[in-house]
Amino acid sequence: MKEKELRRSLAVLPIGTVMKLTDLTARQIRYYEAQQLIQPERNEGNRRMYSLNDIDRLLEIRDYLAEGVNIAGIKAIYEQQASAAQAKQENQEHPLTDDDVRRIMQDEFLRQGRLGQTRPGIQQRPL
Amino acid sequence: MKEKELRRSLAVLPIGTVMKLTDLTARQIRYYEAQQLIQPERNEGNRRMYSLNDIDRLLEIRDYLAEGVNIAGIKAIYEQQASAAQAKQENQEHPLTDDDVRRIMQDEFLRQGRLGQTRPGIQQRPL
DNA sequence: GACTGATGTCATATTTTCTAACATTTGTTA
DNA sequence: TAACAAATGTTAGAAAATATGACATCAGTC
Repeated sequence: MKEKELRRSLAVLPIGTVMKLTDLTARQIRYYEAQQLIQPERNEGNRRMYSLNDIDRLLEIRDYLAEGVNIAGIKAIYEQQASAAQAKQENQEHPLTDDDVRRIMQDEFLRQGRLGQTRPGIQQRPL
Repeated sequence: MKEKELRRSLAVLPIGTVMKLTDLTARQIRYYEAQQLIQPERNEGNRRMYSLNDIDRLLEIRDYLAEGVNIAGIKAIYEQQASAAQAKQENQEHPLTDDDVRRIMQDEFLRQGRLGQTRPGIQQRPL
């Protein structure tokens, strides 16, 4: 599946194509980028280039918005997914080092200090 | 597999992307089109738009040329493939009518008259 | 009623692509 | 060898697509 993943993440589509495939306006697409929901690449001439994965994500965003989820909410969902995925990967590739543990605990403390509670998306793996 | 075919034939890529994916110049890509080796679509603004199938074909063309096959040869190959595919489809969808038989026989005669022999690609199905 | 989030619209600049013409290169043929 | 054709390069000028930034709108919230 490595090959397919690579293809799906190749930035090959200009914004005009993305508009048609997603039924979003250029304004919307750029706004979602400004809100950090997507990070399209740029070509040598500074034009945004999108991958099939970007298309999927934009369709998702569109659906979330239609459901009434606001952009902050969507962002939170993606951040949660990202941290979960990262945790999974770290877990698979190498067992946690002492440094990892220290860093994770520090992160948790900082988060609690700021928000008053742990968010559901943060993976609380048993150490 | 219908869905995948559709996706692969969607014209979504501008020529700049195609250049990168195929390592061909715009000049070459347009020339092959002029020689009728590919038929990209055009968007509303008259810009050429290519599908993944177009990419595959361009890579094939590149390989044929590298092997020493000239454009006329490549064209012959594709025409042969097209007629074979068409014959197959016609064969599946409806058995040959008398008219089909007459037309096919006439085609064969014409070809022999011009070339002196039947080309290997022409499907000689038993009637 | 003021504010904010999401989007529309417009102006201006830059990049990309188009067509058409002429140039170059290489292999073939009279 | 000169001439020719096939494939590609290069250039010019026009049109289309995209970028950014500003201001406008509109709906929902405090």
